[in-house]
Amino acid sequence: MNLEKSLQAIIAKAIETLYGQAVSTDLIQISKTKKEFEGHLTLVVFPLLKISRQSPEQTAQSIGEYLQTHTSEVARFNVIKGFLNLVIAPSVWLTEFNSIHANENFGFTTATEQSPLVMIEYSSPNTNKPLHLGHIRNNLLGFSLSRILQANGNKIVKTNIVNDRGIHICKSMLAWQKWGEGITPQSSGKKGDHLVGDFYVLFDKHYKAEIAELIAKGETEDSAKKNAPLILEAQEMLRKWEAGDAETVSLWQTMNGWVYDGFDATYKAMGVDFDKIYYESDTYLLGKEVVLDGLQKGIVYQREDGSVWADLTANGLDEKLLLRGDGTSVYMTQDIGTAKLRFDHYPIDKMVYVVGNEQNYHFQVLSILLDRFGFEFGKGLVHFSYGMVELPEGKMKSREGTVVDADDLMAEMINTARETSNELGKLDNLSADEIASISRIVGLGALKYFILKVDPRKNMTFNPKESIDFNGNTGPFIQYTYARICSVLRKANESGIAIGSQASVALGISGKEEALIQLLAEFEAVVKQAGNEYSPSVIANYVYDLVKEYNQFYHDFSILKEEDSEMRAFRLMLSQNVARTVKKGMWLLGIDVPERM
RNA sequence: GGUCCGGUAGCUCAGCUGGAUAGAGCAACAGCCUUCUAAGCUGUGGGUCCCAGGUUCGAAUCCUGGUCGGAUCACCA
Repeated sequence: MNLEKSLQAIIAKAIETLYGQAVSTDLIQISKTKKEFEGHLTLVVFPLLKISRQSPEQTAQSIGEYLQTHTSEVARFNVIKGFLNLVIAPSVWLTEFNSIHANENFGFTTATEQSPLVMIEYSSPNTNKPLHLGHIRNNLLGFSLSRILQANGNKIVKTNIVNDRGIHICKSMLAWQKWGEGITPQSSGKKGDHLVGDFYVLFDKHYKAEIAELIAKGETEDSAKKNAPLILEAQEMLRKWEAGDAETVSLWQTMNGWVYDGFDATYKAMGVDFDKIYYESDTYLLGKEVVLDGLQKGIVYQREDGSVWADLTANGLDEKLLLRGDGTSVYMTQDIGTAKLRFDHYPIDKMVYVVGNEQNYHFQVLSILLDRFGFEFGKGLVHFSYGMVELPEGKMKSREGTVVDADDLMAEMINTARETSNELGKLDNLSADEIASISRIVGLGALKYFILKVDPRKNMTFNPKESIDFNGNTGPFIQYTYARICSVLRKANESGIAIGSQASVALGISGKEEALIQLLAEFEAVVKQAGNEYSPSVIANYVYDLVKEYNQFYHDFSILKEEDSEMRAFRLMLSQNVARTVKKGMWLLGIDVPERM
């Protein structure tokens, strides 16, 4: 906040005058005054005692008196222990407010030609299963992060790397050939990704049965897993795919097509999108070239069996396999290839990977390897690492059928939103289209906010019951406040009541209004902080604070019935700016706000 | 075992570049709808900030050690 900075300079000057000694600004600690005390900003004087050579109270008193008499910004002050609470003059708040009001874009920085280009990778699904709750956290974080970085003046490319090849895809394909030939999404009425996921599960079921059979015949578990006929067939299918066998490739294309249609529907429902999608089938061979090149240059080494390794012991890590004995790629190799391809396509200044914290080690290694292979961006890559989503009963386990499906969950949230709205009579007199739109906005808002308000680094518990609660610190509470402001502004408009365009300094405003302006002014700093820390939760918690403060204000005053027309215009103007900031904050989270609900 | 991350109210979470009496929401209880949307507002109760040391005028916050929980250390992705 600008006010804090200028106050810092003013105080520095005051101290120099009072004690004849210059101070560095980091000794001048200014924070927001706690609610139970009078004042807006508080100076902590303890660090200044060495200079003042007085008691904390005396020091605070002297500085306070100086500020009150020599500056126009400070109207009053009070001293409690070593804390100097400053009451900022109303005129300062009104000036601040007018400048925020005049700048529609307040808090956001628009990218220019020279702005850094940030590529952000998120989602990154496998094409053998539908998206689940874990993907939801990933997608929401990635999308919100892209908007936060955009608002901080970066050029953004959102990207997705689809893991469309490998043994897991072959399992689904094989199961379909064996037990589902002829079944399509159209014929079964199932979403493509769910249909393919079902065949993956079916494969697993039969595979497990074969293993059990082999163990019963006396084989060890390890050998049974390796020698079950189904897994051998799947491996054979992978070999055929890699060899370019026409029939296999064709089936692969068909089934992946089904899955992409399904994913597209899910992404669209979730409200996320991508600028560029990469497929591992296009990049997995590229990494091999980079690694072989590195082998010639002596960056990596080859073992007797032909496998290629990187020695990372100098970095305090282990040795890492990059190419198998048969020359094929592993996960790490693919990521190297994908990185190369991306940097060939775009002049990327910074690469951000939104990937779960179970892959912290992988990205630590990737950063070192990219750097060694001569890619400048390697050192600076950001692994945006987030925690797992757990259920109240514990982790999601596909074996136990506790995986929460993304499509189901979103549908359920929207349904509950509709039912709850209906019970409250919110949907009376609305068209079917409006009902559908509001239910969708509120249901998804609840889900998104519930997930985004939590610090990304932490594991979180997803309680379906609580997420559907629309009271308290929730998305719908914020949306509700927004809708109510819209309603007030609508009514003002209908009855020809003027909304202010410039707050007059002659107004006698109260602490409630000052508190709101102070919060509005913080938005700029909050957006910056969210960008620095890569954290949507900073935005979420800020918007909640703002809305909570506004609700108290809303209940204290009957805005439309205010008789003083100037005050009424000012309060409407303030409401308008709160709505604008809420909307911007929610936009950064990727959450829509309804104009009525 | 090595490395990384976490432990704050009954529950879900803020606060963590050191600052005042540690905050919200949920749940419980008590009030507020002839007044702009009660999905709201007001109040009450609820704490060994995992433990122990250290640094400091001052520690939930920083450091060290311990403890509990999670992740990871694959010729899986």
